[in-house]
Amino acid sequence: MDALSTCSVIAYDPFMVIGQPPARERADAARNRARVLAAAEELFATKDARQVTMDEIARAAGVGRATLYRRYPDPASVAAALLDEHERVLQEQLMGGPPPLGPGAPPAERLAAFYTAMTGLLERHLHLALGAETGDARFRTGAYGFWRLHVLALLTEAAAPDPNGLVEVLLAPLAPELYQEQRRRGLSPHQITASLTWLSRLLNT
Amino acid sequence: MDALSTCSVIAYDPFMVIGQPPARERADAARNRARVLAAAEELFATKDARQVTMDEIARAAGVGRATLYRRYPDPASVAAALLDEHERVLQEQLMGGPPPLGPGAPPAERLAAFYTAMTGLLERHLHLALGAETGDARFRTGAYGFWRLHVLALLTEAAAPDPNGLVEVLLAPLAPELYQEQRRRGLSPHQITASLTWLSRLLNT
DNA sequence: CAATAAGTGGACACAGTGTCCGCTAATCCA
DNA sequence: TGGATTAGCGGACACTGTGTCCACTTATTG
Repeated sequence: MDALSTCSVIAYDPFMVIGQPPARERADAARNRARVLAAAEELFATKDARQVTMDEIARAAGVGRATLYRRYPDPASVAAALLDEHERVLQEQLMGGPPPLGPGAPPAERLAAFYTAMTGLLERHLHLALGAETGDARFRTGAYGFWRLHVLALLTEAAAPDPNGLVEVLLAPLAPELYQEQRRRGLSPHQITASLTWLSRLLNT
Repeated sequence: MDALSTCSVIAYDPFMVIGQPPARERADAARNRARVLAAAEELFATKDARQVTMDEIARAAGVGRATLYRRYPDPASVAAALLDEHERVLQEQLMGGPPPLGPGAPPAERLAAFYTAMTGLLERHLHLALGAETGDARFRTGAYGFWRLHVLALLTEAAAPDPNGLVEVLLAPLAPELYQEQRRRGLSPHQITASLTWLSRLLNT
């Protein structure tokens, strides 16, 4: 069994707090949650995600400020909740999907497949990624911990020297700001995945 | 002659604005500039650089807010001005210093030397780097443009496929937040440079 | 030693934050 | 079904930081 199976993915959700049986969410609470997420999705897509404020989200959702704060401590958490759904799909494919994304292919190929999948995710949901995983908040995300364990396992399997030193280096080019910058400079998604695939050769030694 | 020699390094300094002959800085202005820089250096080193405010810098320097805004639009610019001095030294070595940092060594070795020099810079001035080059502000720095041209030249010389696609990727692991994260996880500066040196092998194809 | 304008800094209007607390209404149970 | 309970709501508040304006100060120049 994979080491990843022991990694719990952290999402900002009041009902995932350990030891707190849901007890069931009230109907109006659920409705407001949906409103908030829908309004936020719209906002993040429309304007620069890093400038979206709590105030704005609350207003757009037609909800009081305190109601919003009840669930999410800041705009990044809202974006993270929205991203989480998409990331979870990839996480499952990495653990149990068909190779080369899932287990069964050589490490270099799996890394390249992972890179390709991640750039796909970034291309589709860049606004959310910029809102959620910018700067050093990125390292504190549950998702980052997952990617990290995955790549760490690949490095170890490939018998790379000092996997712990290399993990962060190999994950660095997946920073949302970097992807944005590359796109801004006119690189196509395909060009970016090609570069990352080339980088994956490192594991072939 | 190196392509780098055509790259102007942008620092936030009112007297570097194109077409504005200095005319000479007034004595009190110079004194306040020094006060601001000294106070800021202290502040950035003391607390989390990303939380230093203009208000705080002005107060610490014993200077009015408007005086501070006259020269620097935000705290990042102050940090950039402080960093600039140190970065300039490295820039000169890259252009005209002895190999492998300067011209004359094979690209892979020059890249490794560059990585080592940069991590040295980060280790010594991480607080300033975090204050100046965090998130996507990093890409807008004059210094980044310089590093980018340097690495681009090395990639081209090494006949790498699609240098434009690879530059940002190779510069990604030098993001200050990343260095901070690696150090936080217990990696030594030496471990980090070793990993980056290993990465430089890519140019050896 | 005046004239000049570069330089200064207090004050202001504004935007966003995070929390408190009285009220509303969904849920539960008799 | 209808009253009690309490989760959930949201307006209001105090606070911090921003960026700009403008009347005052003072270094410089002839």
